[in-house]
Amino acid sequence: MEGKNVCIRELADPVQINDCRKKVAANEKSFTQLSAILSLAGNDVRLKILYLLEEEKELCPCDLSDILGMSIPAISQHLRKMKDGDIVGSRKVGQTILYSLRTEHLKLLRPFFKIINQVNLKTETV
Amino acid sequence: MEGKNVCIRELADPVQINDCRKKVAANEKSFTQLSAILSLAGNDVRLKILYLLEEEKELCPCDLSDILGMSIPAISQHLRKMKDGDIVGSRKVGQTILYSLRTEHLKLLRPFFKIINQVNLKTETV
DNA sequence: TCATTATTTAAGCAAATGCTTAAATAATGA
DNA sequence: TCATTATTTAAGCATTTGCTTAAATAATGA
Repeated sequence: MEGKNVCIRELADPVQINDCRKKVAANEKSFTQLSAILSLAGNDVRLKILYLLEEEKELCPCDLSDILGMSIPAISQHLRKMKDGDIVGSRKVGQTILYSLRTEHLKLLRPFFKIINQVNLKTETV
Repeated sequence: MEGKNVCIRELADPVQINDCRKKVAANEKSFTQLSAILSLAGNDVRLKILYLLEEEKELCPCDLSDILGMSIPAISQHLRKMKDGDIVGSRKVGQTILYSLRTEHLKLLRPFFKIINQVNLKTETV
């Protein structure tokens, strides 16, 4: 951004622009946090994992690997990302580690699962 | 995936696993489509753009560049991605191109804006 | 027609992503 | 104690992402 390539039109409403700047500034943290969660859900594999955890309550990396036909390390790395992002949690039972959805962000995530099931319903009826 | 590194535990419930596989298979397309949209929203800059379009109804790349303090090409490339993903549309007025949210996916996106504004409210009251 | 303005496109590049394979941890049970 | 099982971690690598700068399009108005 070298100040070049900048529009200088008079159509621009400086009040509106300034208003928008303030809105963005006031919500900076929300944008960062929300976009982080959305980018976690914005991956095919992770969205499937989240969906399966919602359906089954708890699953281990091993099960997920079986279900999704992916290597255990690949699954494990996805789970770690989501754990770091606080959208999944885990408990240990023997040598098995059971992952589950954390409740904090369920309000955000649940509509996604609903959408998935709705579309499913649609294709089933056809 | 070389079949190696696979858990062979007896704890696994083969019925459950198979059930899960079916659920995933039945919704394959939904996962792909939904995760694509979420990954678009799962970026700080794009989430801000979406939020601003919701608030202001229409904005041009130039305005967005001003508001977000980013180069015009950077903004333009984000807008193109979202246009390709069908979550924004555009109309031309003279040499200005006005971008806006497409209605199709608003049901999915609106809760995000709500969350942003809620958090904003909270911090304002403090 | 030509300079100006708004936008897009393209090439280049550093950083992030998502897998792979191999090795490291940790719990279990013989 | 030692082999087995479940999981994580780490290194390597190809691909994708998101910016930059420079050049290409396209509309406007003198």
